[in-house]
Amino acid sequence: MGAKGPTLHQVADRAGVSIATVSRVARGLDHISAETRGRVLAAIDELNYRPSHFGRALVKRRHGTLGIVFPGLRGPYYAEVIHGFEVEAVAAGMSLLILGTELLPNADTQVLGMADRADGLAVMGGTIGDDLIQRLAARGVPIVTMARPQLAGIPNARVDNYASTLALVTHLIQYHGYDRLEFVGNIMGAPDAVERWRGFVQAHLDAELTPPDEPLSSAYEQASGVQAALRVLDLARRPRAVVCGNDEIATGMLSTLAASGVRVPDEIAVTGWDDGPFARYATPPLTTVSQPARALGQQTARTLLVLIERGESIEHEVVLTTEPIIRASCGCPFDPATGFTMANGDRNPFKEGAPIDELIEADSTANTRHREIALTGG
Amino acid sequence: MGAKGPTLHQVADRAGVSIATVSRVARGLDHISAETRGRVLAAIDELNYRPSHFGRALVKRRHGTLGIVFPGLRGPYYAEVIHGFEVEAVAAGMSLLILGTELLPNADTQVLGMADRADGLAVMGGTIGDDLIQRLAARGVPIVTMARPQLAGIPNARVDNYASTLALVTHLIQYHGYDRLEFVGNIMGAPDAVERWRGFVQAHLDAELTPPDEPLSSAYEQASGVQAALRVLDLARRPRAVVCGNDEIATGMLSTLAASGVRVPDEIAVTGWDDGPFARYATPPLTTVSQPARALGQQTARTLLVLIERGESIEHEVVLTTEPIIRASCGCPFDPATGFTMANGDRNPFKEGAPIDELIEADSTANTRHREIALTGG
DNA sequence: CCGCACACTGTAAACGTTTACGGCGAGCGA
DNA sequence: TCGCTCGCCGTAAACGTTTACAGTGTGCGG
Repeated sequence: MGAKGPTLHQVADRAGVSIATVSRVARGLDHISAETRGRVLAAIDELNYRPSHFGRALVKRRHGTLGIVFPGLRGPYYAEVIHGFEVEAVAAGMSLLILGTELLPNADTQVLGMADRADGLAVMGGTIGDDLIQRLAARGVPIVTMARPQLAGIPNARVDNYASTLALVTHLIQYHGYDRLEFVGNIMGAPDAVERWRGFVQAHLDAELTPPDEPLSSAYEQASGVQAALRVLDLARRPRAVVCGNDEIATGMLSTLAASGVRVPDEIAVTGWDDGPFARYATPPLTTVSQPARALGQQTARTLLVLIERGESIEHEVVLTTEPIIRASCGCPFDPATGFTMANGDRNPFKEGAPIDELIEADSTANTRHREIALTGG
Repeated sequence: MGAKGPTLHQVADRAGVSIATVSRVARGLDHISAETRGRVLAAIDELNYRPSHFGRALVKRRHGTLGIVFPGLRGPYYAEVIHGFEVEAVAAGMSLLILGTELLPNADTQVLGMADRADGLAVMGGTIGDDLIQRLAARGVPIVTMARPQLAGIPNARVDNYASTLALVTHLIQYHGYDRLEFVGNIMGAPDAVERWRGFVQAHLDAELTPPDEPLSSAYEQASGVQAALRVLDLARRPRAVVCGNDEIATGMLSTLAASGVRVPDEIAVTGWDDGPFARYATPPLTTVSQPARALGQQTARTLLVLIERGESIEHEVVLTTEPIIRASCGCPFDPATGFTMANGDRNPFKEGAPIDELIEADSTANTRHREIALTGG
């Protein structure tokens, strides 16, 4: 037990050759006589030799590892992003080092530590400060950011939060005629969220409505959603629709409203963001915005991979498209059996008022549907 | 960019000392004169020196890394387990190497590869074959299994699937009087699921009912839940209750039944497993079983850590308790506002028929509530 | 028969640490 | 003054690879 595995030397001794030869055979190089190769292979097999990652990494100066930094590990969104990232990483023969900074005060140290055990880093949204990111980049650590605005000189992958929120809220205002809405979510430290808020505000301006002064602040979990629902119910003037920063908030909102006897969407409409796994199965089925979380992870990994490959820093930016998924919680008629909004007539709900069925369901090929908006190689 | 950072040698040159001294200063060891230390520290700072993980790892023969292998990365359950694992890992100063074998055919190779870049491995349920696990253990790789039955000589952490399923189904049969039930889930390759099925069957036998011959096979996702629901509705004799293998299946089931005009729980009762984040907010709120997923991850990490520490193999087994969470989908009256099942009288629903409120809600301290059943240190 | 190309293999120097060991002063007791 | 201890620091040998370079032997053309 705990055997420290045989080394090149032991194999070499047993096969009666030098370590260089064993190394070559182990890596499957040419210019080895069939006979020698046989002997070495046999020795490798008998001793159960496996090349040491330590030795290899030291001389190649490569960890063979990609690092990814998240604010937290929970929630379907992060899971999906990580999954996409992981797929690309293993496809490239890299391992995945993961770090959730959660509420740890020493997050910066953790990230620093990760930086010198990975060949490159991907960092999510509002995880660590811009200064740290810049410092790492300056130190020569390949680093790419995701789910946040671009940082000068640092490759970035993100999702378009503004346009589809604008479209969604316009749908609520123009098509459904709702005139008083609330936005619930926490703007601070969540770059994605401020863009959503911006879209929310703009939709009001477009319709010559005055938006609320500020969002109803809330963390992005169900429990916070129920808190928010309680506050909404306490409002002097109840909103006609509540635009939630993500699906979890919307879910908490939905169930709390229902429990309070408020009919959704008849009295208050509710929307989410993410189109997570449960959105479709909520009651009523949740109108939300689908974002290509997995593709985001994949794009980030790919960018990081080429960044590492080149050694030099590159200018690279990817923006993936998102789209409103119209179900029932906004007030549209929706048939859960088919997954289609049931309405006839015009195809553009944002202008003329009729829901469009192309927008309805994110299918399994959703990732490929999200077009890459901008991509400037360095 | 891409600078290969300064080494001990460069710092030593600059400070006019030997590399040994720099190494000692860098690690904060004693027996260094204040003056020398100052010079070295200055040099370190000026050159922006950071010790190379490569060199360190090579001589210490330690990666400083824990590996964790999963069948997949998605779903709240896995996310929670990983999170627990990660918390313990970073607390011990270890990084987390993660691998989702998904559907990859070369999973074994991947795991092998991970084995020699981590100081120890944790592998989840039905991810890789028993033989591979044994082989790794024999090779001296610290390895612990989780969410599966114990393997001889290999530390294991799991959750009690049998008892609480038995309790839950007994509740359905004895308290609610349901006499015809179905179980939906996939037994194959999911060690946890077979235990749940076993509890399901036993509850029937205890009540002198004949259980169905086999589970309604289904993957553990919402989409599979809707498929299963469709099959349930097609059954010649509809069940009075459907026990689902996890919350996702139950969710798909719930929404599909509702969409088909079947009233839950009045016509068909539904239960889940996991008590995931959405269970409480489903319509109707889902009766399910709470398992301490995060604690499972933590326990596994801790076990792995001591296994690595000792070097020798240890005998260790942890079984965490689970508990039925009675909400409304089983037919109990439930007040979503308070989170309490509304019923009076007896405190044990499984024997006498009255729901018990202690069982009702898993709160944020849930993890600590789950007692460690067995723990035999080696 | 000589020399050269070529296929194969060995030698040794990296890669960047940690650490056992030894050297060198200074201080101090005898 | 001698010698011992002790604090400080340097030397050098690991750790397990990869790889430039040098060697060996064989075949073959001239």
